[in-house]
Amino acid sequence: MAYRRTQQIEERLADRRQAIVKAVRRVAGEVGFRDAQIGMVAAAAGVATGTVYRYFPSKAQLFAEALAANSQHELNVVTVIADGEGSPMARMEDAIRVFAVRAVKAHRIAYAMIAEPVHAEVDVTRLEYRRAFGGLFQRLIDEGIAAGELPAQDSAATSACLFGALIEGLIGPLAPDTAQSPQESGLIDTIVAFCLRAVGAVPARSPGRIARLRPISGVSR
Amino acid sequence: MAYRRTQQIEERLADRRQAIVKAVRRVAGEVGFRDAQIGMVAAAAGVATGTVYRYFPSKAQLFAEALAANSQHELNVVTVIADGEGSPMARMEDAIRVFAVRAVKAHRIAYAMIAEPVHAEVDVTRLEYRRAFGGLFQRLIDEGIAAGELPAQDSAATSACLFGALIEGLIGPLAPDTAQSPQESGLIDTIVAFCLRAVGAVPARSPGRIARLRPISGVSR
DNA sequence: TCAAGGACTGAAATCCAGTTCACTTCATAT
DNA sequence: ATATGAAGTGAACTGGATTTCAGTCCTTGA
Repeated sequence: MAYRRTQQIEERLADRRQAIVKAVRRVAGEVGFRDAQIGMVAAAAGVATGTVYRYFPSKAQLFAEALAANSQHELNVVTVIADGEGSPMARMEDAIRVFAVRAVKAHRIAYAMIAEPVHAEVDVTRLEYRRAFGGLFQRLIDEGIAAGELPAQDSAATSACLFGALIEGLIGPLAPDTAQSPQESGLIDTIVAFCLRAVGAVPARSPGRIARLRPISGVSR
Repeated sequence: MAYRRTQQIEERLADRRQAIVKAVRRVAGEVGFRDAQIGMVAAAAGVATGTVYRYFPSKAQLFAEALAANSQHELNVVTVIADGEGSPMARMEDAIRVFAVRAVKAHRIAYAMIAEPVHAEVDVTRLEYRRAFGGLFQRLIDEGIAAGELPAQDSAATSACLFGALIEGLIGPLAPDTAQSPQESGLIDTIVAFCLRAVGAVPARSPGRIARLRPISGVSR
């Protein structure tokens, strides 16, 4: 025997795998999932087409993993806010605002991850995360109802609508392209206000509060 | 000369063209755009595969036309309501309710038309109609503001959110599958209430009113 | 009845992106 | 140095879908 999987090799393999996943993110952020071919991804990762298949069994699984990695990260960020301190509605406002700011900043990639047409297999993964985000908002709504901050309502249906409103307002095709200065445009304040009104919250706080929050530790990229 | 395009032929051609477009609607309503192949559409229309190409230059253009026909019809239905009589908010409630009822009734086809993955070329047409629906709601919001029924707001952003909420709540993957008895489920009332609260309307009317409206003349299928 | 010209057909050509694999390169242990 | 076996490569293969087209069928006017 003369070949051994040394520590060094092990690390290189892990790095390369990671690089390929990140390349998907990069390519999808540029041309979208629709036009992201394996060859492009491979080129972006600095490897040959065939190499991709030494790490992933199929395009669908690679893309699903890339989507999961990205969505999980975003979910973590928002979950930290949603599980934080303060009244349910204050947390919901913050959660929506954080989600919105991040989505607008990475408009194209957010669209690819959340809304762009993909293969059915990838859609399964996307659906998992959509459910997770929906569940997160649903919990906040339920807490708000329990706390007397919100009127009784079908929180499952409401949270679905809420998520849809966020998506369409922020990154859907009807959304204004405000990538350059999302904060100043007022779009986010408008959407936050829309969401809070929609669930029946009494408008109580001035907009822009989240901008003064300290950075979220442990989840930034 | 011995061949002439008689009236009879002219009509048969028009009928067949129409039949092909309708076949797309039928097939897409069953298996979705993703699995709707030209062969299937041809079979559904009762013609051979090649015949489809005597009427349409490409699959994309055929599908785009089918999508346009369907969307235009729905747009007409909702426009009649939106341009009808009554206060802006009363009309908005009716418009939303009609849109919702129809979307839930034809869940699968609605998904295909509004959200399902398609070729980029078809997406262009889809976007046009999405803008049209957005514009329709935007107008109602503007009228509501002018009439003092709604607080001032960015109606472009709000209408986008409104549309997104409708889509996600009614036909998105998070939406409950209530195809069997949409009325009884209360889903539609929930969504209507969500939308009206979201734009800042004061809840004033009892739910279910639209059910007592007389049929919309001239736009039913 | 028949010639003419367009409409229809469906098998075959074409296209296209994902996937494979024979070959090359590289890292390791002797 | 060199043998070994895995990692990397990219041109070729594949399969499934769209699109084409040579041949057939229809409708019409003489």
